[in-house]
Amino acid sequence: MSTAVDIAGPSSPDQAHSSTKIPNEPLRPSLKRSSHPYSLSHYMSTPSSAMDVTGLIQPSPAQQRAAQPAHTKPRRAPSWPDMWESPSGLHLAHAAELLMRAGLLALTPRDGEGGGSGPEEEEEDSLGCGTEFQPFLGAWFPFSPALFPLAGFQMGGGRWRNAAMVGEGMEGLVAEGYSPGSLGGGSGGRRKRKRCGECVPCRRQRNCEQCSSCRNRKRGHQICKYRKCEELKRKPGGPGFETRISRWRICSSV
DNA sequence: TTGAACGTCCGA
DNA sequence: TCGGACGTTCAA
Repeated sequence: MSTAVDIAGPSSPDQAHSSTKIPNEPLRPSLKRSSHPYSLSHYMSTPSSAMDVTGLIQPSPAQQRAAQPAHTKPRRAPSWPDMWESPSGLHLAHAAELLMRAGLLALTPRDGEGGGSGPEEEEEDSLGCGTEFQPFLGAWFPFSPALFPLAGFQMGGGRWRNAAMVGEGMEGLVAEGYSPGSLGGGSGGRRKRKRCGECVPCRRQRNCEQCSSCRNRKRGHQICKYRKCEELKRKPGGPGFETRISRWRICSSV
């Protein structure tokens, strides 16, 4: 039995296909996938509505055994079954939303406990430049950190932050693939955004070879539809883009 | 230089 | 509104 799950399109057409030109490796080393005990078919056959949030928080004994061998120290979160194989990743987004609603993911204001990467992060004002969340899940958190971009969270200053709140700031803009330089109005030229590398499509390692983008790669110049970064799918700039830039400038000038 | 892929235009 | 085509940018 193989623990490696092939990240493919909904019909998994590439079980026997793989691009010889397009690198199959994730964009970042941190994206290397950890082994997990579940297969793609497991998640494909598991409706979202059946996903019990409490089960996510407190895996069943069988899940714990599968994810945490007895001889290993419970150093970090058990490897929660990798639901990234879901074509849409809605399991994770749904679960995260449920957690938010249940209060298991709480938005907590900064209390100056430190941990920030720099003095500017200690600053906080009415613009909400420094709000962050912390999970109330005890010693470990059952989600892969890669979940958070799906659920609207973004990494900033070594912490995951809620995009709805810090999306007003630089973190959100950078998370969308914009470089600080391109935001500063310096070059002013068209800049290509980069894949986030953490969303479900980005984590796919193979092209489906069946979508229009794959079929028309030579002429279409497009990445496989199932590998298209969720961030890049969003409209460049998006709603409130200018406001976010101006707010970031205010924050960064404090 | 080449290939991958984002941004944009335009037709259906 | 969506998808295809192409120009362009970027990295190897």
